Amino acid sequence: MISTKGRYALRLMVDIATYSNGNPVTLKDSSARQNISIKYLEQVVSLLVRGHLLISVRGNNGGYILARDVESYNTFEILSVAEGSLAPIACLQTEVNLCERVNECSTIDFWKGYYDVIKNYTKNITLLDLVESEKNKNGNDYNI
Amino acid sequence: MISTKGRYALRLMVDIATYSNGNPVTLKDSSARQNISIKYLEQVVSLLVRGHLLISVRGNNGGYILARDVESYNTFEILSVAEGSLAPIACLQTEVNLCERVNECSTIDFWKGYYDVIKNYTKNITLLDLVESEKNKNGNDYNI
DNA sequence: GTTATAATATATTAAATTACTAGGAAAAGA
DNA sequence: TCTTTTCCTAGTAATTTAATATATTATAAC
Repeated sequence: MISTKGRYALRLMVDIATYSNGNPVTLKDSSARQNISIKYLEQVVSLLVRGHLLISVRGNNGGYILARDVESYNTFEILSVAEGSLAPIACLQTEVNLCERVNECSTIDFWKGYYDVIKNYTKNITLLDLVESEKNKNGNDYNI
Repeated sequence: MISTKGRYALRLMVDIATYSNGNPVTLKDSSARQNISIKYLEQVVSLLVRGHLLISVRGNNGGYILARDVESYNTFEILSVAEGSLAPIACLQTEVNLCERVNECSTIDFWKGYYDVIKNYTKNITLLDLVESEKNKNGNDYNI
């Protein structure tokens, strides 16, 4: 199961991408729109800043802006940064498999394939795709 | 992340399918082969029995046997029974989405697709596939 | 320069989950 | 009856989750 960190991170990225227009978006605004407490969002957003997905602007009129173009983000990197990893089992979290049972493990290939379909799916869906989806749900009234 | 319940359940099913030959397989034997404590395996196996994936035989010479043919099990049902659900978010655990935000949720379609690729992958891999993989790793010496 | 705003950092916490272990009861064949 | 094996319930230490609380730092606007 994906935790609130991953789910909120995704919604926050969509929110910032949707309501930014180049200006910093405050957590106060995102918090109100997304119905998530500011204090908890602060923790989620700090993961995204440390992961270089967002840039923070301190002080008055500050907030957060995307570090890159909307279409360059895929959902794999956003969820990986927020969750730590999307790997289904611990053995697959590192590039090299450090498990000592790896050579006798009959299920490791199954789990690799499992991770592969998740990677393939999430890497092919961009933040832009989610923003489009958000706009459709809102009936574009966010933009008027 | 898949918990030990799911991982152990998969290994136990493979173990029983591999070493049964129609006779009940004891947890004592599976425990020794898989390096998992009997006491913990008891809890995992009870999920599989209640989920009708295994049949238990009590008393002396007892143990566990598959409830159906090896090739009829897919990894989706085994993991779902052991883990409770493979859904990435709570909203997708029930057939009907009970979330009150579902109509304004911009990420629900993303998560549905996420669950779909997992379902599609796991439903197409059978217990027989894993048993074959187990046999290959062992070099068939289990069978001599 | 003061003030308001907003990010940053650290600490705390209640509740739930995870991964076990422990002890005994019930069934059934030898 | 004895041994083996499943079945059931309870307990527990450690970790994680999903927050809240408090204080500090940076900066734009007045």
